[in-house]
Amino acid sequence: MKDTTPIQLKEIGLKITPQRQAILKLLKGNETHPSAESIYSEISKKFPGISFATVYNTLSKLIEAGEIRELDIDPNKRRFDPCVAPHTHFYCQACGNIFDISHDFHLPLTIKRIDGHQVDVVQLNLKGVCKNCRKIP
Amino acid sequence: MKDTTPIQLKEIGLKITPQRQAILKLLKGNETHPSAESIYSEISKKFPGISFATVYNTLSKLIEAGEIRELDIDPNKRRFDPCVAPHTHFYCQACGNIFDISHDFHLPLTIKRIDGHQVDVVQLNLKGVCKNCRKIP
DNA sequence: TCATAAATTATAATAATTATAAAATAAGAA
DNA sequence: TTCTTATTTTATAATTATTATAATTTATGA
Repeated sequence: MKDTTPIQLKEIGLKITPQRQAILKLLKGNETHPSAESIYSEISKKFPGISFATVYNTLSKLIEAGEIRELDIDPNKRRFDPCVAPHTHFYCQACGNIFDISHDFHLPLTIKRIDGHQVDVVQLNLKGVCKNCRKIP
Repeated sequence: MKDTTPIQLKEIGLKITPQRQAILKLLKGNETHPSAESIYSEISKKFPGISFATVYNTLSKLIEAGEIRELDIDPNKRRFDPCVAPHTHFYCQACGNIFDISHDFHLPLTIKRIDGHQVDVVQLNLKGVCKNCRKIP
């Protein structure tokens, strides 16, 4: 899902720094569900000095502010999605890529309580072999 | 979901070792969705010499054989479920416990293809604050 | 311009998992 | 039962992702 809603750092109480602006620019409309590592290496091209801590810190603050989401789908690392609207993801166990699935599975997105537990997040994950990897035997 | 189906090591081409038997015994009917660490420390009581590699190796083989499932719900570690029948899980972001949810969300469990991708796994994850943690302010 | 809280960096530490190689063992054959 | 061999286990080191720490730098508002 492409989400190009601009994130206003100031409005979520964060200082505007060039590093953060670069991270936001990279995230905006990004549909690759990047990991911290891929964000770091991309940003490094423009900011050779940026540190991993900055990437993780910024991502944590953005999650806290509800501006991005973290996905629990890649067993190896954290993956981030700038699109916070609920939608299904497909994880390819061959290449590790994550694809957005726009098909509506009619999930109970408004459920607030189940078995006495308070529900804050609902995510449907599909896993298998993606379109591209299926071609390669 | 309690699954007490006995796992026959021999039938899945694995040698019967005391360590593996202990791991299987611990897994059978276990509804706590243990991590490798919790399995290791539990087994260590009976087998003080067991190594982490054995735990991970055994779990990998059991997953390969389709005898247990791995959950993508705990952002910090791998969690395992001896019950392979599809069902929903709830992860408590406060205590880290995972609960089985028996409510039927009518998931498309038989879907084999979507957007050209081959679907092998469908999992619905709920996250929030569990029953017990809600009581404690 | 200044003061200050916040952010960034370099670095070290931690936690989970995987790899390696030597020693031990299960299991089938003799 | 003993032997043989492939498998398994163990000890250990290595790797990977992430988090913590503390010193330095910087954004921001006075």
